[in-house]
Amino acid sequence: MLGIKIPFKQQQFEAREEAILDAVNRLLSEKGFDLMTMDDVADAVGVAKGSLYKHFSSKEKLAAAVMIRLLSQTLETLQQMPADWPAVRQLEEILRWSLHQRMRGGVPLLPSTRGALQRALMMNLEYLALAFKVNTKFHALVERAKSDGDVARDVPDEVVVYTLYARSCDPTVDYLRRDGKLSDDQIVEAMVAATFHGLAGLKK
Amino acid sequence: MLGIKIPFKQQQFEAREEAILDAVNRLLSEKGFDLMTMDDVADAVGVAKGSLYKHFSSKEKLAAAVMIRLLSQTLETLQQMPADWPAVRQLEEILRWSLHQRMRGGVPLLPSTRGALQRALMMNLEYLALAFKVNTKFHALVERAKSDGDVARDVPDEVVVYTLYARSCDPTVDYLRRDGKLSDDQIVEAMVAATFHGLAGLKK
DNA sequence: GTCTATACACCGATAGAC
DNA sequence: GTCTATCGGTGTATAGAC
Repeated sequence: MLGIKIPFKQQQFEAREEAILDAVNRLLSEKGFDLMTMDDVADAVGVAKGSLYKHFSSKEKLAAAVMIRLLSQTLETLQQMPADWPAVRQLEEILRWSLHQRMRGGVPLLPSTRGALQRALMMNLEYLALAFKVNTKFHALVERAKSDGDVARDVPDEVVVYTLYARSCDPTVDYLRRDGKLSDDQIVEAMVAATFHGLAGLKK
Repeated sequence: MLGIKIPFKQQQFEAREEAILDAVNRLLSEKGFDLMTMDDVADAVGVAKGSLYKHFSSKEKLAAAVMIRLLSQTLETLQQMPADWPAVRQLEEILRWSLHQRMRGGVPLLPSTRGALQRALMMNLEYLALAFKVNTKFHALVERAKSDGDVARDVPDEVVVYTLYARSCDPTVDYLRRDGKLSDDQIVEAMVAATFHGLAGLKK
């Protein structure tokens, strides 16, 4: 504590950046990129709109920073997974984790494969590098799960990985929540079960 | 043919409305509601922007008309399903149908449960009535499929129905298409299989 | 009804005082 | 760096001539 000197101004600066990212994260999960305005962000954080641009030079950069933070957390969660767990268990657990994140307003809504944001992300090297790492880790797990016999061999790897990505922003969650018949935990378990064992269930 | 008299002007009018709806359908499936502009629509149809408002009084009305047409087609497809097929077969077939529609650019991207469009749809009686009919039909099929033992009893009915809705606008389709490793038909079959039998497959 | 032209609001980004 | 004020551009919707 005493040996390291961090300027107070810098601490304040970084704390404000975190606050901005938190606000953007929540807004992105509620309204999505297109409907979120810089005025929304400024109001949520409690700073002037102009001040935002001293931290992030564009709306796309701001969203990219949030996506990078989310990918970092995902990678960290993947790496902290107990290595002795079966691969399919690890896949289930990462889906469970991302769905819980979603429930807490922590998963930005992706505007499909089109739009200005996706183009900006594809030109962001930090984002691409992280996405590649996460993707590699996922594919390795799928490979192992298949050789364990826990994931069907006739389902292409890409289908498995993309499906897991897609479940974390599946509108089914919103519909079920609006219904109000199931608790958040029940929704998560239903989604995990449906993803891995299908609507037909295990009985066949 | 001879007994009924339909004014030429009216035919022309209705033909143009169909052309407008086709264009909007395609644009909605490509860009989604928020990113689609009335200029896009006008350009695609080949009429002036102002003329659009003689047919549909707002952008929301325009999108609602497309959604209603899609729901009508869905209901029709449901009703034309061979009654002697097992319920689960009918559910699979309707998912297959809607995914093929999606491939042809026929499924608008819904902006989740929020946004101006959803609010407008919830105040559109024609839309609500159709949605209710489709929903009722779906729930009846799920009930039958469960008593046949083809859908797991411990999966709540709402989860089944919402999941089927969500699959028709699942971003997984976009990702797989961008990859280019699977044909459109293979993507549809992979999605159907994953939805009903899960990533783990049938072997357990 | 279809066109051109425009009103009105909103948004991303910037300028300039402090 | 933070604020207020504003620019430039775009989008929905409308007005008015034909």
